Parts: sequence; structure tokens; C-alpha cells
Amino acid sequence: MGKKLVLIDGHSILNRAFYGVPDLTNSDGMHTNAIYGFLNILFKILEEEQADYLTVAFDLKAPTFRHKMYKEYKGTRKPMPEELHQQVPIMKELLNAMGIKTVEKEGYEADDLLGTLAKKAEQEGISVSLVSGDRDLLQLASDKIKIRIPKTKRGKTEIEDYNTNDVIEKYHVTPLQIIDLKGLMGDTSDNIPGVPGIGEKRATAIIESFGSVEEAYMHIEEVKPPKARESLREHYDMAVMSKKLATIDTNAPIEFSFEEAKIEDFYTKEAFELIKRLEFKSILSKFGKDMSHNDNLEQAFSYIKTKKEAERLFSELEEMGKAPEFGKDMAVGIQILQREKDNNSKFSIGKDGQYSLFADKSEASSILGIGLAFGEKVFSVLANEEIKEDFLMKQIEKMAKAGFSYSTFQLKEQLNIFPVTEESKVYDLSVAAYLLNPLKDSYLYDDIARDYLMMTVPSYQELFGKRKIEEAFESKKEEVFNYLCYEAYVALKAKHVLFEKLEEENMKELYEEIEMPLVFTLYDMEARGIMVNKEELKEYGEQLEVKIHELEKNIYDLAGEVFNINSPKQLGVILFEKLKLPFAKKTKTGYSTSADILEKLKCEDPIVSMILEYRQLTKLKSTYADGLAAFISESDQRIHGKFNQTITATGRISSTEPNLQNIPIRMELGRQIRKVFIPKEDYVFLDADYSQIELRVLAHMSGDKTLIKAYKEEQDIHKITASQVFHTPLNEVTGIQRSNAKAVNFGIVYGISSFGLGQDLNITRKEAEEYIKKYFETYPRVKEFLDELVEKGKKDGYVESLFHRRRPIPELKSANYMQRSFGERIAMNSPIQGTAADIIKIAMIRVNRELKQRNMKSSLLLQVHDELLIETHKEEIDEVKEILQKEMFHAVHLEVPMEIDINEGKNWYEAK
DNA sequence: AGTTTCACG
DNA sequence: ACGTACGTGAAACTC
Repeated sequence: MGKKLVLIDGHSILNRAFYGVPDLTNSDGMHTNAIYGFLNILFKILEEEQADYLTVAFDLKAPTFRHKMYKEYKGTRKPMPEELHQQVPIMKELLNAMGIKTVEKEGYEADDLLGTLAKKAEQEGISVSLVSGDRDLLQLASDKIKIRIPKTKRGKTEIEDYNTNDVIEKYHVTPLQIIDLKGLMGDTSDNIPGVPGIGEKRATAIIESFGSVEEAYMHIEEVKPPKARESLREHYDMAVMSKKLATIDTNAPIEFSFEEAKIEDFYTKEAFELIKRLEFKSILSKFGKDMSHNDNLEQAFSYIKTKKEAERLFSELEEMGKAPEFGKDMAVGIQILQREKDNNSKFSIGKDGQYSLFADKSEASSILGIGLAFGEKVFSVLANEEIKEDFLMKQIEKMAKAGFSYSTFQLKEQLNIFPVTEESKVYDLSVAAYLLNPLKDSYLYDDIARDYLMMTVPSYQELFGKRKIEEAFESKKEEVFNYLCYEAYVALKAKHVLFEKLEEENMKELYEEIEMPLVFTLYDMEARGIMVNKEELKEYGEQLEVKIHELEKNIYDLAGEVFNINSPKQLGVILFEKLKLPFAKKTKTGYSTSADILEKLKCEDPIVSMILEYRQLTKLKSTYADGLAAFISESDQRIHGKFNQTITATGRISSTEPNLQNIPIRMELGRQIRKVFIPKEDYVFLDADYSQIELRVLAHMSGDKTLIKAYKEEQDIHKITASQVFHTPLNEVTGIQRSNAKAVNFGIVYGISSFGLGQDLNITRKEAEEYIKKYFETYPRVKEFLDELVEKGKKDGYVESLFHRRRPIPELKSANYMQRSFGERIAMNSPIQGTAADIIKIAMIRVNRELKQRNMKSSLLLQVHDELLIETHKEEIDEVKEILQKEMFHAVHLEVPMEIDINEGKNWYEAK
């Protein structure tokens, strides 16, 4: 095997990392995200390559030859953002400390140095992997030189590799012809002008048929289309110049010996210190376990194994609780470990079609252990032959009464055995971390240790893998002890850090007044569940089954063969190849067969309508009829779904296992399923929803006079909008105009784009643009408000709701137009959606609280974003209506009044 | 594990 | 030249 050299385009990878990794700073406020991303890419590459040599090339600040030539055409390059600029010298220092060779040379770009080194290596028989984000470098690809382009795809970095054949496959030209391609099409990121009117498509076609820019010019008469021909004729010198600009110099005069570039041990003392300063704990852990200081910490963990020790521990705590001077403010990190709730378990379906294995939350839960941290002490206690479960249970009750200040993770999941209330001093750090950054997908103790304590602690996965906790409890006792200690320790230590940040970011009140009380509200809702008529649900499913069978038969007949209708791939082939239906449009992997495409094909073939109906029915059968049935608890005939508080980016609640927030309503057949959701005996359902809460929030937050006035006068907002946008007197507005205006109003809330609106209304982008223009003329403050939000998002990196709920928007920094536009729409939508979420959260806390305080029989069961469902005792109907009206109305006082619709029914279908 | 489709606000 | 409306979750197919 020959030797291998890895070359890295320093600035290009830093740049990529900067835009791909969310903003990171160390405690000195130094931005570190680009360096972090760079290191991750570097380690990934090195792991894959097993290379012998490594070199990183940088550009020097002085204008280069190629750069200078271009300057004569047009201004300067976009300057590097300051946050990135400051990271460059640190990066170089770190590479230096790690003993990694770097090269830079005045008058040459990194490209030229990389090209020169790559060619040199190739000549010496060394194979090369050249890592860069710049596609310019593809011109260097050969069989020995592999160009590697990292791509950040949803947080993960994937690397595209190009040898000669890969370039030809992807771009239909040889590596050297990439230069000609750039000569014609230009490259905005490299400030290469190219030929006006020629883009990627035309450039590729021209080079494919002529081979080069020069050849094409010699046969200029044959160049097609005429537009490109004339442009090339006129701007030929521009093309030649662009080619020169795009050509990488492979003969840069640099001194280089492979010996210097040899890969040695990176893990030096200097590098360790520097990485510590950068606070990259996860990378630090690569530096060997002996360097991490968790060993010391683990030595301080105490494992309580005898009842005697346990009794002493808990009585010590009890004493402290009694001490008047600090008892009540004593901070305790606590985590209770219990058997996995049956709520999460898989269901077994017996032969008789009965679903079994489901316990509801009131069923006695069994406790496996407790982790505790207070002062400098960290303990864990596990249940055993001596320490019985009910002993632990009693201790937990005593502790709860002692009234310490408890901090923990995922509190809602512990409330079934941890007897604390809204009034207790108890804090859920997972919820706190969610407020500080709602974009993460996990808020477990190891995530919080990493993000806020800069510590690497073993995750559940690392300790137990895919094992269930019960199993680990039997076979890996020591790890369970350790696990609980870590949890308690982090719960205690991270509290201050998180609370300080909440304070800093103005979210203390949001946390204390809304999110923490909500934990208890959601727990109540989950524990109550909602009753479902199992027999009726089964019947509904059977009816669907019959219809599905009929349709299936008819579809196979029309198609002339049996195939899987549920497979978009097979369906696409049948529709667009076999039956040759038109509009065979789009998608990455094949034909699109989505409803809006099929809707347009309805007249072409009767099979299309059948497929649409088939889709609808199978959806209802699998997701709702069968899906819901699997969640009905044997013991109480109720479904105990989960309400998740730390999922959405905007602050909304989400619902899972099953999702009770997407039960059908728009189509009558689907809507019927709501009839199986019923109140218990002697109760009815009351369903209360906010009318147009998001538009009202928009009216308030923007302060638009016209919009506010309309709501104050209780006018039909869509009709008014229609009248203004379409220049029609109010009483002449047609139904169609009104529904179009409604779509515009929706669009505004979603962060309007003319394309999106056009798509939704099936009109041209141009027409949609006109609607939007008119809308903004009607409500001028709305436009200003939305513009300000985007501006704020760009300036601060986040936007916020009325109650200061934050939504970071890393997309706004993206160099990619699509991503950035997405960021802009998020900036416009999140404060509105987030404020609406805040408001209904306040309402549900208060409604739940009020019903409990008045000792009423009625209770809150569901929240569906702007709607609350209450199981109401027949004798309490009027009182509950009053409570709903009052608490929902007064949840917040905006410039415009809230309007609440309340309906009553003997099932969810009737009540909505 | 990722994609497509579709249910809701 | 590009290719989208904002926010979710579940099921089924595909690899």
C-alpha cells in the first residue's frame, strides 16, 4: 500500500463549520462554533482515512493574484463576519499545538497551495484526499486525488467523494473541464463573473458538445440556444478571464517536505490546555480517560446498600429539614428510578382480538431507587432485600414534606410517586433547558451536563445500551448506582447555571409562572386520560375494512394487475408509466403521488378518485381505528396519551402515544371517529376554543390600527380583508373572495411568501404577490412588524414571544438562500405561534387549578393548541362554562379582546 | 434509518 | 438558478 496524504482547505472548512454549527461560545464569550465544527470534520476524516500525512492550507489576508485581477472588475469580496474572523487565529494556534502542519503563502490562495501539494504528492505516488467545501477544486480530481466535500445535513456531516469518474458522472464533464464550466457559468461565491445569461444547464451543454470555451467560440455559430450564443460572442473575453480566475495554480513555489506533514500524536499538553479553554468537553474526552476528572467525582459517590445506612441518611436529611436556619432552602438534586410505566410498553393482542397489558397511572408504581445530592454529598439507594420498596416510598414522602428545594429532570414522569405539588419548591431542569434552547431533541441529564456544566457524563445509552432499566437493575447494579448519582449530582449543580441563564434571558417568569405549573397540569391530564367506546371504535374499523376491500378490487381491475397501493413507488409506476397519466411530476426518488397531484388528475382516469378514497380510508383504519384501539387501557377504558412539553420549537405542546391532537375533523367520514370519544357516566363534554387566536396576537403585537379596530368591533376579519385586498364593497364580497382572503391571513401568520400562497391558492406567483402587496397596504403596521422581526432575528440570532419565550434561528446565518428564507419565515411565525401557545398554557393551568380548588368533579382532559376539552359533570355545566369563559378570556389582556366558543355534547363529535 | 403521505392546529 | 408556506406525530414502504 502506498502512502496517503490528507489536505484540508482551512478557510473553506472553517467557513462551512461556521454556517453549519449553531452558535457556540465559551464562558469568556469567545465564539467557538467554527473551530468545533472543523475539529469534528477533521476527526471524522482522519478516522476514515488512516492517512500518513496531513496538511492544512490557509489563505493569507493580502490580496492574491487571482483576487487582484478580479478586483478590477468589481468591488471586493464579502468580508468575513467578525464572529468567524476571531476564530481563525485560534484555529491555527490549535493546529500548531496539535503538531499539524499548516501552509500559507503571500500572493497565493489556499487553492493554489492545495493544488500544488496534491500534484506533487501524486507525482511521488502518494494518494491524496483533499477536503474542501469549494467545488472549484474538483478540477484537481484524478484517480489518485480524491476531492472530499463535507455536507451538513440536519446536524450530521456527510462527505461527498470525487475521483475523476465521479466528477464526470455528476457534472458530465472532466475535472479539467470544470474550469471551462466555471468560465461560462461563473461562481458568485468565488467572485468569478462568467458569461451573463449562461447558467449551469447551458454551460454544461456547451462544454459537453464542444469540449472547451475556446472550441465553443471557434464554432460559435453552432452554439445553442441563440441567447447563449450571442452572449458568448459578446462576452468571450469575459469567459476567458473567468477561466483564468478559476484555474488553480499547481506550480506555486512553496517548500514542502512530507516529513513535516507526518501525522503524529495530536494529544499534546498544549492542545489539551487550549481545548479546555475552548470548553470542548466532548473533544476533550478523546484525549484519553485519564485526563477527564470524573474519576474524582465518582469517588465521592456513596452507594447505600444497607438499611442502616439508608436510615441514617434519611434521618440526617429530616434533621436538616427541621433546622430553622437553612432547612427549607436546602437545595437537593433528586432523581427517582422506577420500573418503566406500562404506558410505554408494547401491547399484545390476544387471539380474541382483545388488547391486553395496560395499567393506568393510578396503579401502584414500583420504585427501584433514588439518587440524592445535597451540599457536597452524592448518594444513591437501590431497593433490595433489606431496603424494601415501601420503605423507599415512605422516605420519599417524608422528604417531600420536608420542603427542600428539589431539582430534577423530567419531573412529570416522576409525579406518580413523588408527592409534590405546584406549591412545592420543585424544579424541572429539563424544562428549563428546553426554554433556553428549544431546538435540541433531548434534555436528559447528560445533555444538560454537557451543555451547561461542560462535563462529559455517561449517558443511559453508554451505561445500559438498549437494555430496559429493569434488566439493568438486575444485571448492572453498580452502573445503576452510578447513574443515579450522576443524575442527582447534575440536578444539583446545573440548577444555578440554568437559573442564572433564565434570569439573564428574561425567562424566569415564563419558567416559574407558566412552564413549571404546566408540568402538573399535564400530569393531571395524562393521568385522567379520555374514555373511548371500544365497541363503537371496532365497528367503525370494520365498516372501513369492507369499503377498503371493495376499492382494492376495483383499483386492481382498472390497473389490470395486483400491486401494493400503499407503495408510492409501485403506484407511481402504475399511474404514470402503465396508464400514462400526464403531469408525471417531481420528487427526488420517483413520481409524486400526493393528494394535491392526484387531485389534478381526477378527470383523467376513474382510478385516481378511487386511489384517493382508498388512501383516506386506509389512513383512518390504520392510524385511527386500529391505532387508537391499541391504546385503550383495559382497566378503565380510557386512553392515557402523553403530552410533551419539551418538543416543539415554538412552545406548543405535542401529543404522542397516541397523538390526540390530530384526530380527524375536516372530512365528515373522519370526523365520525370523534363519536367514540365519550365522557364517563353522568358527564358531558364541554369544548372551548379560541377564535382566531393567532391573528388576534398579530393584531396586538403589530399594533396595526385597522386590524385592532376590526377585532374590537367584532367584525368578520376575513371578509374585511377580502373587501380591502380585492377592492370590493364589504357587502359584495363573494364566498370565494373571502376564502382567498382567509388564505392570505394564514399566509401572513406562516411568514408569507408569494410562492407558498400561490401554491395554496393555485394562482401564479405574480398574482399572489399582488394579494400580499394589497394586504400590506391595508395593514401597514403588520408589514413593519414582520420586517422588524426578521431584522431582530438577524441581529440577535433569535426572536421571542410576548412572554419572552425564545426561538433561536441559526438558519438566518446560512449562506444558502433557501435556508435563509426559511429562517425569515420562522422569524415571522414563531413569535405569533409562540405567544398563542403561551396564552393557552396560562388558560389551561388556571382552568385546571380552578376546577380543583373548587373541588369540582369536572376536569380538563385535552388541549389541542387553541382548544380545551373538559369532562364536565352534568350539575356543573354552567359553572364550568363560566370558568372556561373567564379564565380563557382573562389569560392575557391584549389590545383586542379574545373570543371563546364553547360547545356541549355527549361526545367529542357533538361538542366541537 | 430515511422517505412519503396525511391527520390536526 | 434555486424550490417553500408555520408547527406537529404516525403508519407504511424502502433500503
